[in-house]
This record gives sequence, structure tokens and C-alpha cells, in this order.
Amino acid sequence: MPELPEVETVRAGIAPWLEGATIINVKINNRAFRIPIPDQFEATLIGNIIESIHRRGKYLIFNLGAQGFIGHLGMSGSIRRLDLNEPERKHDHLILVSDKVSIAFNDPRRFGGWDLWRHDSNAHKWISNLGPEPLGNDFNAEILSQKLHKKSAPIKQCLLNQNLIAGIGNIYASEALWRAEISPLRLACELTANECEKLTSTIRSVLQDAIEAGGSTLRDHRNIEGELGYFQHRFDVYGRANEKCRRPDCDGIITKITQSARSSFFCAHCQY
DNA sequence: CTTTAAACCTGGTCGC
DNA sequence: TGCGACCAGGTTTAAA
Repeated sequence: MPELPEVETVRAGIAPWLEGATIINVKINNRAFRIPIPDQFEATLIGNIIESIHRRGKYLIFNLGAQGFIGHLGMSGSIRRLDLNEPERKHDHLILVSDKVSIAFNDPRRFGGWDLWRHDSNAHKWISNLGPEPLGNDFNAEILSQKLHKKSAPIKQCLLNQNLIAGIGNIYASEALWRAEISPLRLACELTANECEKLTSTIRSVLQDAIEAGGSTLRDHRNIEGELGYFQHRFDVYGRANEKCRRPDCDGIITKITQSARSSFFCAHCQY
């Protein structure tokens, strides 16, 4: 479920609970992820203080000092606070107990994963080849144009390539292209400099708007007690097949197409 | 090197 | 109420 904004919302939600906390216990109910959780995971964490929690693309990075652990929420992962004596739920694969709070990582499909990292090694392989952070200073229209120029694939597929830009997923790829009035079918190498400029801007705005929507769910007391990793945002095109285009003065209808086995939504009337 | 397809999983929904 | 088909926000691996 989670793309960059959802992962950032998880990070912002758990950071106040866990930064500065000492890990008391780690309980793993199921290690069987695409890459199994390593055997030394629990022993490496227990007794250490979580100094800080970061995000890179869709990954969560927990810093314990000279070492730490890294997590991915996959397609169906979420994290929630686990209060004292609160029962575990089905698919709670990882329980982390600290001197402040306990959290549960729940992931029905187990497409997510957890691993260890050390400062004295190179960056973890999960994040070593990621492209720039779209909301960071290393991302701009020139960089995007340079990268897309080498790609003959449709722009929608390129936006999902984490090595080009980190953090965009299937929803926000469609949303950013709609805002930029660019068809998902356009070949990446054929985008003009002006279109790259526009797309850079809409990628930023669509992610930023979603983070703010996630932030508002964090401020809602009911939601902060609940699951982090999923919040319903109002999408302009995603999931709106056969509905009216939301662009003012456009009377187009949203179309759903399949590109490399993923669905794309767009308005053929105003996206060219 | 590139691009495409299949694989990894569970659960919800829809049509019969 | 049940069953099969299909769909889902991601990434890696094998194959072409």
C-alpha cells in the first residue's frame, strides 16, 4: 500500500514514540518474507537506543548508532502502536518492545521486509541504487530530463523505476502525470524540457499534498491510535475509471489502461 | 546492457 | 452461502 507519502507519515507517526527509546525486546512471529528476517535481528536490536528514524524512498531506516535496521512496508504493510495487554492480530509478524512504547508490524502479503545494516559497510543494498529523493535538493528538471532522455519506455513505467526517482508508486505516478497534463503512454525520451519542468513540479506537489493529508490523519487522535501506513487521500485520477475528469473546463472521462501489468489512469482529453 | 514476464503472498470483491 | 476469477498501493529474479 505505501508509497513515499504513506511511508513518511509512518515515520512521522512513530518517531515521537521511539526516538530515544531503548529496545527491550523483539519478537518475530514469522521470518518468512521475500528475504527472510536474519537470525541475528533480535539480538542486534535488544539493549540499543533508537537514536533516530529516517526515510529513504519507501524505506524506513532505524539508526541505533554504529548499526541499525531497515524496513519496507511492501504492498500491504502497516505499523501500529501496541498498548499494554493489547492482543496481537493476525499477520503481526514483528513486535518491537521499548521502554516507551511497543509497535507491531503487520503485513498480510509479506511483500515487505526487515534487515540489518552497519555503518562500517557500504550503504545497504536496498537503498544503494535509489534515485534522488523527489522532495530533496538533488531532484530537479535538469536531472529528470537527463535520466528520461536515455529511456525509451513510456513515462509512467519510468516513474515507477526507483533507481530513477525514489518513492513514487503506482498511484502517485498517475496523479503526477495528470497534474502535468502528460499522457502515461508518452515515451520518456520524447518529453520536452518544458514538460520535464512541469513534471518535476507536479511530482513534488502531489507528494507534498499527500504528506500533508497524512499529517492531518496523524493529528487526528483516533488515527494516531490506529494503524499507520494507510490513509485515504482524495485522488484525482487513480481509481476513477469512467468518471469525469476533475480539471476545470475539461469534459473528458478518465480511462484505465494496463502498462507492464500495472493499471494507469488518465484523461485522454487533457493529457497529451 | 535492456525490457518483459513471472514470482512472491493474502484478502477483498464481483459474477454466477 | 459458496466458489472461481480477478484485482490490489512493490520489488526481485529469470528469461528474452
